[in-house]
Amino acid sequence: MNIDSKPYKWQPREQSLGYMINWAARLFAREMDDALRPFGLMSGQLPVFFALADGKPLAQRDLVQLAAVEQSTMAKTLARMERDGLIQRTPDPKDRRSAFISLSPLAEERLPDIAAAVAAINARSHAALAGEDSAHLLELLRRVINGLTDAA
Amino acid sequence: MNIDSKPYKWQPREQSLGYMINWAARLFAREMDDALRPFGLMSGQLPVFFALADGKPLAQRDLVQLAAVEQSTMAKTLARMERDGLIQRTPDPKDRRSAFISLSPLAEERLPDIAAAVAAINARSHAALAGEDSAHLLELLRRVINGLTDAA
DNA sequence: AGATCAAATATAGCTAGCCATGAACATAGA
DNA sequence: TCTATGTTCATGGCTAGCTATATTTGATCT
Repeated sequence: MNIDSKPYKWQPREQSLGYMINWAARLFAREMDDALRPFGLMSGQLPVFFALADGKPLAQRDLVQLAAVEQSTMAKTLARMERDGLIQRTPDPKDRRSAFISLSPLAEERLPDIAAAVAAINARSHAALAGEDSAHLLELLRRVINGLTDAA
Repeated sequence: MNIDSKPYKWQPREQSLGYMINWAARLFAREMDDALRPFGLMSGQLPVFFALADGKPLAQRDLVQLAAVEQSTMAKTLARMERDGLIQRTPDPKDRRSAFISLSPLAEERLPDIAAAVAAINARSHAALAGEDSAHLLELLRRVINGLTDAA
């Protein structure tokens, strides 16, 4: 037994999954923000672009699902994107609570550059990994995510 | 060549490293916040606990290093922790700009419970992975982080 | 000593998350 | 029909990040 000076030994932070994942996420977000700033958008808006890039309008509720964020988070993200002229809302005639959301012409114009910037960062991060490790990392993350979402 | 309907094909989100890492990080933070709320702290404060748990006071600058966040982020985190009575500052006699930061008695009292809560969540996330996959995941994250920090 | 540069912290202002609550509308049941 | 319940979105208030800038103090160089 060790009853001396250090009462609680935490794992060193490099061995804490939570710490490392948080760190990686912040680095990613920062890279994305840097790369996307010239085009007037930020990392939190990417899932919306992902979802609307094919031209099919979606309701806010669908975007919530796809981005896996809370409804209120998406509401604010969309408000900012609308403020910045990146999306448009057209009322749903069948349900007056809801609206169809689509990319604005401005946003569509910028899509190629945005896609290129995102691809570049993904490439950079994959470069740090050996080829098949990329797939492995994704698989491990998927398992962690499942573990954390299932057991509510 | 494919020149039809869908102008830009993004990767499906489950294959985007940025998306998956961000998602996992949010799930982790949420778990931590839920588990720590009863003890009056939140996930962003954990690195500070990590760093101060052994009783040695540190300067804010050291905590910035250890948590790998920006100075302003740490400043605000510490302000909240001080507001909530979790840390104390004692002025550095050698440098009047700086102060030594240490856990308050209240915080030290809560350390065992906090350590247990954090360990429980780590255990849960590791459970979703086969034994050595845990180490592998950490190693892959380390590589991604290096890749993103090196190439500024 | 005085001026200049560097270091430590604070502050302002923004995005992105979260939770909790409210408002408007839709739907189902009595 | 009307009432109750559920859905969709908005809003307020919080933490955690970031950038950029200011403030104070230390360190250095003439």
